[in-house]
Amino acid sequence: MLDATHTVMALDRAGRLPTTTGLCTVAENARHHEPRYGNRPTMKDVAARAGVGLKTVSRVVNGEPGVTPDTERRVQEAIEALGFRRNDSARVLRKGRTASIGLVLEDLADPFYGPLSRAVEEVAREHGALLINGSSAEDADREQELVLAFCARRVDGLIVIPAGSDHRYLEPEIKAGVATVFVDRPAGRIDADVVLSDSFGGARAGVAHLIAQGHRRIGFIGDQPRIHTATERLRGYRAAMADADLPVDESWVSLGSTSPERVRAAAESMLAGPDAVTALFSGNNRVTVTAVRVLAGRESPVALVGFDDIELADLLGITVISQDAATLGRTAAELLFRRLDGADETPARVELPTVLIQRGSGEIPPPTDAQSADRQSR
Amino acid sequence: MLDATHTVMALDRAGRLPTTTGLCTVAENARHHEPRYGNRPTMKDVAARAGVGLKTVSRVVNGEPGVTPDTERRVQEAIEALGFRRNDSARVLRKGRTASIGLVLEDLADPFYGPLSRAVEEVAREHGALLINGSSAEDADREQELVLAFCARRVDGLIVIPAGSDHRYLEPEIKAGVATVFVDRPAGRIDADVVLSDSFGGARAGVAHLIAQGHRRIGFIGDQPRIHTATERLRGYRAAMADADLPVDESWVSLGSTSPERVRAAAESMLAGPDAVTALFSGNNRVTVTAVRVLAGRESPVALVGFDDIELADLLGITVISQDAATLGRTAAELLFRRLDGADETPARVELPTVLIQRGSGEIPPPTDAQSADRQSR
DNA sequence: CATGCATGTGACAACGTTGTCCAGGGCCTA
DNA sequence: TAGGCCCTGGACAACGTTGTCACATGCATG
Repeated sequence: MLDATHTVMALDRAGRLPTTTGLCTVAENARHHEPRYGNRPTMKDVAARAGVGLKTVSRVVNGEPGVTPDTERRVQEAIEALGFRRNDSARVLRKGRTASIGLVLEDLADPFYGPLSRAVEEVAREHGALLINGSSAEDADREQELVLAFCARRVDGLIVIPAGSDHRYLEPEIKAGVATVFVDRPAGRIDADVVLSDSFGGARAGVAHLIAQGHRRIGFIGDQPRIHTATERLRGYRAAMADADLPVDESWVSLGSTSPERVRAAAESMLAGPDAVTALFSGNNRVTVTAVRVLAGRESPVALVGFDDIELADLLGITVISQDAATLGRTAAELLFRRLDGADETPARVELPTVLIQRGSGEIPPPTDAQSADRQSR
Repeated sequence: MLDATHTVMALDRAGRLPTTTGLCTVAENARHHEPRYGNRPTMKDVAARAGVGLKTVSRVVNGEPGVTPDTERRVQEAIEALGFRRNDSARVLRKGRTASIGLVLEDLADPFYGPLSRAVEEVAREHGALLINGSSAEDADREQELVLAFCARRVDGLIVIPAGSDHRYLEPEIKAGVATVFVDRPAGRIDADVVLSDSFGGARAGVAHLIAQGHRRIGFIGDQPRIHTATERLRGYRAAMADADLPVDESWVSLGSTSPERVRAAAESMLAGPDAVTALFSGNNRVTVTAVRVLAGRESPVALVGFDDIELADLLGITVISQDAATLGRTAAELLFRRLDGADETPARVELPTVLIQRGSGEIPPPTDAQSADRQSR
């Protein structure tokens, strides 16, 4: 049973910009000296119970030397009895390090980011740090809000998958010592560490693969043009086409939202008419999923290569350019902790290779007259 | 360029149990009064620069009333000029609330948990709280370590997908006021809020569906028996079989690791011999993925119903019992914040329904002699 | 003109921890 | 026995913020 007189303390919107005005809950706490943390015991309480000094408790809790076994035992017993747990908030305030890092990504529900976040967490764990997550939902304002909230918590470091294109707001933070690494996309208008996949090279290789199968009319469906990876992959597409001296009809290229509706419309438009494309290159995992659904409903086979691997893509025979989200995350986190450990070189740019995985959909040749006839005869 | 005199401060393993001894980095910080947070300005600095009192700065930063527009402007300018950002560590210490919650789950890289975590984050955001994530890797010790680390940070609340089966270690924390909600599996040996999917009912319905197609020999492959959902789903399987007066041969039931090797071996063993099962029920998304791969390699079709939906399952025609991870997370988070807002009822148990989604694999009938003959003639 | 009151502002203590410094006691050596 | 050392333990300040309270104003009221 809980205490019915419990004072409800509304959580305030923490971590807002210092410029925030208004919206302050009045009389958040009417009583003088409201017991905090539900009246948790402090080191002082432990010290009193054990009959020792405050600092001695601190020494025991932190395993510092200079405490006799007997004293330590008494302190331990008091800790047990009171259910004491060190308040890391106070510790952080005193020590100046929070042993936590912040990760801002687009959407944790996207299967690309789960493994990335997990990899970051794993490295953080190795360094004794906790991970605070935030999803920007591809919204620059929300990204900034999250980043600054993390900074207000005084995270030791930040890993950011940028949604916005201007990160100058981070300059004072970086100057103040917050290590920052960008992942998947470079920072905008500031010079900072970044870990990327080779979007350009991957897309170029994927499209070249389609060309090698004999395709000459290839469609490209990608994410919104303000996203760095989207334009890089498009650049790779154009490079591959140029390498093979193939013209690009602008109706074959479509950048925009990755919503199923938009992608479906784009794909169907490219696949219609006499000049229809015979192959598709999809710019990320979201696009690929919809593209596969569209192609599954068609009579004649259409080749497809997708950027990003997808679960069960092997069973569906989807050829992909695979990038390793976990490696991306691990690399970024390791770079971050190197910075935190004092490596202060000039900003690094790490680019990870991609791999073409052939599973069938990318090896479908363009239809020939003979094949068309064959199909029609069935 | 590396600054050779830079003091490297090793991050210590924060949030360890207070019983931790030894392993203390000596002389972590040799200098007296090492500047902290990279010498960030404080409210005191802002006050000095603006020529006002400390408290006035606090008032401006927090949008409290009682500041003349002129004073506010001077303070704002000083804040801008110094790049001041409120230190929420200190704020937390003073206010006693951290506006953050901790989420301990099994593995963020699992596509089941990504959406769950995102849903929790979204609710937290609505309440102005940040989310700290931790993956237990299905290890009870690691779960406890994470939970206690979160408690040391004084998170306001905890959402836990338990790996362990004894959560009495949480009793002092809960008593001290940390709101706690368990998700996906109930807590062990303590009475606490819990949000579950109807594993029993879902599995029962899925197996009943297979029985309705005419199957009489049905295999069940599930997760490790110490996991609550695994045994609940097995119970549902047995109930459905019993409902139809069908015997269960114990060789048709296999609980254990969800590693592809183990699942593959289990499936192949059930599918071999004269008494082979004609249908499989897979106990979670990991099992289903491997089961689909096994079945894809077989000549004769075998029916399959899986617990949990999977991306692209529609294209592969996989019939599933779907549970909504996001709803699970959202429900748990909302319950948590109701508790934080003072709702102090007895522990709640919420059970969310599951949905059978027919896509083909679950509607495959058992082979008849005629069908077998037909297949062999091809 | 004295009083009351509202309003803006700042001094101060406290939150719980850790770093520094000093004191007392035991033991060894000269 | 005096002097030095090491070992253990505790007093105290500081980290940066916020809640409380008191002090000045200025204005309206008696």
